[in-house]
Amino acid sequence: MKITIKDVAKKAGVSTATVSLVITNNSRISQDTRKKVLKAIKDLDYTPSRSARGLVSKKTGNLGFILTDDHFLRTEPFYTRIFLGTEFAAHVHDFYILLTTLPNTFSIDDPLPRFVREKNVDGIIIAGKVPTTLIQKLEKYKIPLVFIDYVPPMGEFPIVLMDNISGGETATKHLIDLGHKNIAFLGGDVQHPSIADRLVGYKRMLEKHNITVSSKLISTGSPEPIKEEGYKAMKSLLSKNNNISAVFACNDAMALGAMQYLKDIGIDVPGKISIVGFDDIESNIFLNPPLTTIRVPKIDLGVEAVKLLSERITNKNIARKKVLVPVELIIRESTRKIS
Amino acid sequence: MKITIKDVAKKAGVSTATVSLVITNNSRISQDTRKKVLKAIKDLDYTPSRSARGLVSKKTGNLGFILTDDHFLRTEPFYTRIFLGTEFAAHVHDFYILLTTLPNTFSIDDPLPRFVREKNVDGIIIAGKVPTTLIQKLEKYKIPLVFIDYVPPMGEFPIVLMDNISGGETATKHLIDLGHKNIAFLGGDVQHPSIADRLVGYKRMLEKHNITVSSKLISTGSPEPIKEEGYKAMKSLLSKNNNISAVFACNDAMALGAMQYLKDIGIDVPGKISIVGFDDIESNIFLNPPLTTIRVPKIDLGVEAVKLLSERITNKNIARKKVLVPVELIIRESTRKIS
DNA sequence: TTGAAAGCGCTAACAC
DNA sequence: GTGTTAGCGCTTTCAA
Repeated sequence: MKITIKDVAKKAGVSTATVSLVITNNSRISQDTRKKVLKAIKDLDYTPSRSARGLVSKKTGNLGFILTDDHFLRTEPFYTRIFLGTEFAAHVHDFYILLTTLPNTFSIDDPLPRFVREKNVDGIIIAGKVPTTLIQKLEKYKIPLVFIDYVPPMGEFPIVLMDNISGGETATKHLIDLGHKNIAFLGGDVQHPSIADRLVGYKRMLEKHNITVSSKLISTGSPEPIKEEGYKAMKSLLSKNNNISAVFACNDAMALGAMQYLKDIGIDVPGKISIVGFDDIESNIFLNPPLTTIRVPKIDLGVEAVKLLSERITNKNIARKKVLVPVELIIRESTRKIS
Repeated sequence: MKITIKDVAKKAGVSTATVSLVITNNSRISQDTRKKVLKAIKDLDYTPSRSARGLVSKKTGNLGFILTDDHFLRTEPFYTRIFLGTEFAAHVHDFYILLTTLPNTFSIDDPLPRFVREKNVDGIIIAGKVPTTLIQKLEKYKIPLVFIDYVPPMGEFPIVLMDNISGGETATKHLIDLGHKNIAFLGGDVQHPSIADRLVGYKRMLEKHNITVSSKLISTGSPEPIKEEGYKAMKSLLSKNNNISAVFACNDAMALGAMQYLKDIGIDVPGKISIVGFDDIESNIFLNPPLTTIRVPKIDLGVEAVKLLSERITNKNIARKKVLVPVELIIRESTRKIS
């Protein structure tokens, strides 16, 4: 019933070693034997067993994907989209993805993910912020690591990030192009690198257009970039400025909160104030008005990570260490030209 | 560096066979030796290699997940949510999920998914409709199969379905309880078992309340249950009936289309007509008004499938063949009480 | 360019 | 109750 390498060898009239060499594309096989073997493989419909290969070659054909529980479970499917991106790319690169989640409380005494302990992955993708202890433990395993949307505080790892600075620039430029000058920045905690970079982009673009960057127009006090904080921050911003005509929110959630506040106090969007968000969460198009935003290609983040990791695994010495995935301005109805 | 079963055996002063027996929880090991071995395992931080176990035991610890390209890629994350559910449950049952997608055009000559050929999964979950040829080829492999949201035309496989009939009943009952009597059914092709069952539930509940089932109130002509068809169907339904006070749409997409049409011709929802959908797609809450619907717990579908498959794999003779996942009425603002 | 043979780390008969 | 041993199916020196 089950076909093994022996059957192929017998049928092709060669040794199993030769068959193996053909399978692994070794160059020291003559065209003739290669053909013979290939034919036998095809005739018998043979595929080498993963377990057997893995046992001897130390290559499993699997990639691990690690993220924290709360990232996996949160409603907005940001990280699960990234994961889907890796699944997508894995198919192309002939890998399978093993997913695991771990608690935020991971301590140095906790066991590593099972796929690590069982030596069942050739490399690992880590998405979003994870406990530093995890990275420390993982480092000892000498297993290739790639990070997505998180810059680990130590080590020299390949990283896949979205281009936050350029996104901040694009969003701001869009507002400037529409004639806005009094553009507020609605941010969260600037300790978060993404938010800091978006702010950098905002400032750069203003300066480039000789618009004075005013700290009164910049809100960075919110502890978390969530809707409720966007609501509060918009309120506070408006109390300090009476001439804001546009807002660049550091993410869609905060943009949503800001829009809510403006609606509550009767300020029309985009009639009176234009708003740009960042992320392009799924619900944006159902908003009223639909939100203009910077789209983060989550799928691409996952795809790039698999590419990077795949390079690392098959080819030890590669230059690429950091991939910046471009973002894209999506113009909807929350922004408007002014005179 | 790397710890093997030999190291554990040496440290515990027993043979590797004994260690293996302890690992597999074999009962014919004395408490004493078990303890000794367990301690050695812990001290050395040993975990058996997946590949080695797989090679000899024929158990990989992996489950395959198959769905078609278009199901994987479609915007509404129905099947990807199911997949996420299997990932979730896999963690609990100590499995990993290997995902693969395949084209709708799968023919008998196409190769089976790689994880099947490489003998890298212990069982397979198939979500949504797949080509019959696939099932036929898979059957020969004697590998446990579980279907989600699809009843294969042949074979005797365990299946996980949502409870469409009961959902249809619940939706209809909700409208009846609200005082409605002229309730239309907005359906797609009744060849689709889900739609047929929802219609069955609708009819049953009407009959139970002695409301005559009128074919004029039932639309089943739409080829696909999509928004555009909902729009058309609503239009046609209204042209034949002038006293419809409520609509049960066979899914949210069609409900959306219907709402759009009603908005276009100035009929208020729920003021004039109440609407119930089915599925609970993510965008429902952003609708105006938010849609009352029957929620299909996608995650649960995946979870149940893993449970079923896990039972099959570990324990050959089990009774459960069909799991009906309950659905739930989510009341929002598209339905209203009438006098 | 090919083959013989060792062995990857584990499990499962079968002895003892 | 525990140990011995023979592989599982493959890759990889090393010889030829």
